[in-house]
Amino acid sequence: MRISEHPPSSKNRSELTRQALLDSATRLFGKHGFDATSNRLLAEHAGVNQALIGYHFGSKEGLYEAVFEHIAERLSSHLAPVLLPIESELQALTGGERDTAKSDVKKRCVNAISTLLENYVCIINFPEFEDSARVIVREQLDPSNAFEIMWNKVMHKYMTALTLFICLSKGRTAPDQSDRLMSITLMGQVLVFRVARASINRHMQWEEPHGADNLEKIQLLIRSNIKKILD
Amino acid sequence: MRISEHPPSSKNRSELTRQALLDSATRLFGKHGFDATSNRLLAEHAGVNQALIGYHFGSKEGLYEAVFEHIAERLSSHLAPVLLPIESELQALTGGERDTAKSDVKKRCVNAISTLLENYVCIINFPEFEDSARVIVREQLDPSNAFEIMWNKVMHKYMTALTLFICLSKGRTAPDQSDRLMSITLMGQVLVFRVARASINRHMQWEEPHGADNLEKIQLLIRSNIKKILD
DNA sequence: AAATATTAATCAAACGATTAAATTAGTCAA
DNA sequence: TTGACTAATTTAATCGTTTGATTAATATTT
Repeated sequence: MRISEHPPSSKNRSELTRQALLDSATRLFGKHGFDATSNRLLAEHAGVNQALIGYHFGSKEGLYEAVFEHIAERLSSHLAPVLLPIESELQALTGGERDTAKSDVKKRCVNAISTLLENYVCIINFPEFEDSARVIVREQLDPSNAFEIMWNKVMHKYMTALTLFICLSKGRTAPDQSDRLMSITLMGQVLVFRVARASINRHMQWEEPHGADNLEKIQLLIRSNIKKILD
Repeated sequence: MRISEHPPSSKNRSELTRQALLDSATRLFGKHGFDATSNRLLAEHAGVNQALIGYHFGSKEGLYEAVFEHIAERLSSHLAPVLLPIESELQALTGGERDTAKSDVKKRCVNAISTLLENYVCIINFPEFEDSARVIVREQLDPSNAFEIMWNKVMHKYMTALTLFICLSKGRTAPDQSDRLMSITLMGQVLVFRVARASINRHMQWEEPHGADNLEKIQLLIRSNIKKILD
């Protein structure tokens, strides 16, 4: 009986190393920050030689930026199936339909916003995105080139959609500053669960990591708050 | 004519050095993080010799913890005049008065919560607290002993008061998990303006730092959201 | 004179980066 | 299938810097 897996080709070997380094870097950069993470620790954690950071990514900073490309792709592909119906809904509300009742528009907008933010709750709280979210937060505290990557590839589209729905829910068609401000306060209600986790675990008397029940409670509260704020 | 200022006594000289180091440390630790800030840069920024970090604070970590003691004191003394009437209001609502109308209780609670959060908006946005807020956020991403200081001296009292008002506004007297969760989402609406500033400046098309008009708009929106959520 | 505070110089350790040598994979003629 | 050649990848060792910490000498204050 033959082992079904191919023996690692050169391309596979290289890709495996890159992936191991990207994963370790996301974890360690997220947990401790760029400067607190040494190349040696990074390599040890990935199970590879530390010179391979230079070989595959040019430098430590190269690896850092590659982490953001990597995260941006993962987030995009996670958000794609969510954004697809959202954006067709957006087009239906802005262009296609003319005789939609006002109250119906508002209801559909609030629904869309809830969908967006509940998905954001997942990204913020799922263990698989935990490190990614931390890396992004750190980058925002002291932005470099890497922030551009994240903003252009993921955030911009998300924030724009959210803001547009808020605008539409108020019966207008062109978003203004108050809509954008509102979108930020809505995002904040979710983001806080990643950023202030140390305080939250104290305040809620949770032990990390909190489970699915807590996640559901958070989603319910967010949905309820959105409804109250926008209705 | 004599110079009116005292010549620096030894105590003054020592205290001046400590203050200069604490200020620089707050700024640089907040901006770039603990590990990205070297003792040499710290000392240069403070205009003192780098060996004085060891002399006055024992070590770099000693300075870091001293920064948190320092920040905790500054925040406490800034919050004291805010919390004083708030806590007497709290006592009035929980203990003293018996014949207060329900609608009146709710109104007073919402008012108290607005006061607390508007003050939080100031702390988050005032330039004089900017670095402090950043240091605290960084610490929450990877908590050490320093977080204990901040939680015990400032955050705990603030969060407890906020949660209790939320609970009272619902006509109950003992806060439960849903009240605590609500307090977190309220905090999040404000906190986001410090944490996600890079994204916000993009989204709002602001140039940093944003002025007093923006601050007022934020406060108005927060107050409006609180009212809608809690009514 | 004694205590306190500051300075310049130096320590070993850890840092990111780079090197030359070794190993592995892919290609192709025989 | 084999063996030889090339390219890609990995390894161990070392480079010059920078790090936090410490020292002994100096300056200041009491």
